[in-house]
Amino acid sequence: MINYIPLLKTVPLFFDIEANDLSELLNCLSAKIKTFQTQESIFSEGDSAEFVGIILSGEAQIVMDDYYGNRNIVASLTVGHLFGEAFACADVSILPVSVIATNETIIMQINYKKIITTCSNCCTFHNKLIYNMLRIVANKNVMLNQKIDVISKRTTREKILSYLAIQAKQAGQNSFSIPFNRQELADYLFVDRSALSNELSKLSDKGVLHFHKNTFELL
Amino acid sequence: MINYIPLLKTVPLFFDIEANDLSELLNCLSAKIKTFQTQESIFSEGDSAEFVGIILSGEAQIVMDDYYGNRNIVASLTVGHLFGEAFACADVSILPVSVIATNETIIMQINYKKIITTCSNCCTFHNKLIYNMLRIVANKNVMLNQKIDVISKRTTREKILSYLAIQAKQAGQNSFSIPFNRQELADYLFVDRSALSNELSKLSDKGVLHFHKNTFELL
DNA sequence: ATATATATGTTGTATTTACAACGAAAGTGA
DNA sequence: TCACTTTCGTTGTAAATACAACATATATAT
Repeated sequence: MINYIPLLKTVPLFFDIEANDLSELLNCLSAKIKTFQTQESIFSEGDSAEFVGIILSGEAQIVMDDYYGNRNIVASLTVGHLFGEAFACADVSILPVSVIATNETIIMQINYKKIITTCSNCCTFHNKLIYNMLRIVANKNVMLNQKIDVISKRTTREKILSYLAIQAKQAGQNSFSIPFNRQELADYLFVDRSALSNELSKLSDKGVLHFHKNTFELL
Repeated sequence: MINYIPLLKTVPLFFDIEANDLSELLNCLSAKIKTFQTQESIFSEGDSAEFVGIILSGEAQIVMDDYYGNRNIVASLTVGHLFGEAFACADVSILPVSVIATNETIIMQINYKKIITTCSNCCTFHNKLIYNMLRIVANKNVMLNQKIDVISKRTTREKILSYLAIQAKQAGQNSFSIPFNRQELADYLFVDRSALSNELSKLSDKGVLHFHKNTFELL
């Protein structure tokens, strides 16, 4: 656990909490560390929504499958990312999504009730944790709105350009990499992969953008 | 202000706070009451994201306009609803959306900093407010995920059925009303209104559902 | 009651997409 | 190196959509 303190200090959930206090706090929260192999379920749809997780190493994806078996990538998770917090904080008892490890992945698992229930030892931290959690959930909220803004576009072309424009803005330059391969980008945009490739080719032909693998340049 | 205490007691932001304390708390928060006419902007895109609002009477919509002028209805707001909280709680300084009154509407406006900054008078309430806010933001988060789940469907038919299935589940029965007219439903689902009407007619012909105005019945 | 405005349903067409099938390219492991 | 797998681009076709234009129905005001 101690080994992860430097990483955990960078996690937004523990923002403004000193490294010295963090170790004690983790004990107080009964934080557990678990390891998962590639494709293994960290959380499964239908599980009780009482835990939040933090990626300590590896990668994972939050996915939602519909009736027809189409897998919808809700988000990609990398080191330091928090997941499950929205459902734990909301009036939701059962998880409607799964979290799947895409590599060998180590996570820290915390029971949400431990976060919001003050205790005799370290209750001074709890309010700070709740406040941090609020910022985190609100930021995810904003990101979800942003995603809705992207996928609300009617055509594949508009979705692509809308998504890439946001990525370029976040990168601060016209050349940038995205965290998806073609299939994952297609899933994120809710379009067909081949149609996506097709449209990317057309955009490249028209000189609107250049791309190579997952690196793009808007012109 | 006093007149609205009974209503405010039912607002989730003030959950678990006694009516007696509420009046004092509102003073402490420097809550302001404002009135807007139909189509008037309560918040405008580009405004500073420092306020949260509560609908005291009337109706409003959170809308987002894209480059092409397409207006996207992010949400409909009725009495008791809170708005602006996600942006106020997140690391967002400027509002990316507008809030428009769809009727004569009275709102209560609170500076978010007043909520999270403890004061000498009523700081015992602040932690409770933050905790309530967390639940609210997390619930909105879940709703946004739900909306993404609906609009991620590839065809208008699937979007309609997905949306109506959720509404039926929330209503607890197969017959229910929705808070949208055709155009608003089309905007929510990000499809063409006439295509929506067309598809609804087909579904009705096939005996999948019945509808009259904004009342639907799944068969 | 009548005129007017608003909301909703219908139809045809051009555009766009999903889907399937295939081939090329790049990566992986023996 | 070679076989094998995964990823990506391309093409054709059937299906679905957006859009426009119009018809019908409902609501509202005078």
